[in-house]
Amino acid sequence: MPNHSESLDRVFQALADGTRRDIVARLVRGPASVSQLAQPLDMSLPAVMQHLQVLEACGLVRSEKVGRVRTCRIEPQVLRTAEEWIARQRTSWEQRLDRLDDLLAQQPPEQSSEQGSTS
Amino acid sequence: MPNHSESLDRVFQALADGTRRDIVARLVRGPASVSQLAQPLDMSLPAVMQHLQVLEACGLVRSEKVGRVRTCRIEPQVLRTAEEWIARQRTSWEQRLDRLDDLLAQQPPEQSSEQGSTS
DNA sequence: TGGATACTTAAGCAGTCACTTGACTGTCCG
DNA sequence: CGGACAGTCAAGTGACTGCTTAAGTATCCA
Repeated sequence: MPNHSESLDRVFQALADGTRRDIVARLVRGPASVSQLAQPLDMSLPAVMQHLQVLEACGLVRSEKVGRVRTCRIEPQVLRTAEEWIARQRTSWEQRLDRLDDLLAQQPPEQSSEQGSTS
Repeated sequence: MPNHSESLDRVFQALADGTRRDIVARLVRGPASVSQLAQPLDMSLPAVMQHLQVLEACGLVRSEKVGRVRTCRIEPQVLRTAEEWIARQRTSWEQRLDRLDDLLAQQPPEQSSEQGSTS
């Protein structure tokens, strides 16, 4: 059970900021330079750079410098790993509900005594 | 573009911690008391309580106290909103790729001049 | 060459986070 | 009653965040 994953920590942490989600949402529709990314954002350039560093550190964004322009693009696999962790939890919960429904359908006369330990 | 959503901030922030992901993963397979949740975790009870407060504050977990026992359970809708934000970005990216493929297939002889502004 | 352009680095700062310990409040049960 | 149990409150601490300003460094172009 690798819930203590440095990598998931970093991805969710990166997504936990509206500015960084803005940047991701922008890059999803095509690559952009640092100043193109900064333009709609209400903060200094260095601040934007720091957000980009967070996004690059977790692998959500890759960038490449040509001449004096750094061009950034998203790296959707990492987005997917985060999505998959959530999906795994959700489906796990749905499966549990299904099993519970089955049990209740089969054994009508019984006092509700749930509580964990489905291990 | 509601990327600046307090609520998404809080959910992703909550998921950005391995201990809290452990708790979610545990609750996904059934409700549990605070001390049941704390038992496998290598930290003080108050620390676990604080993690639970974060999870409750963002709506990922709901809890109810009966007698001296507080029972916690997950609230999967919130999990879903986070999943959906990511999915939206990913599918948006995939659609862009498809459009790009179509263009390249139709116009073979052309210099690559991408760069944003698909607005 | 020399001035814009496009980042980059560094330092600093207020605020938040993830814990801790210690003291306390209720509840259950013998 | 009285002690164990389950949880809670409060204060403190060291590390990390998200920003800022000021001062660079590299291109590019007229």
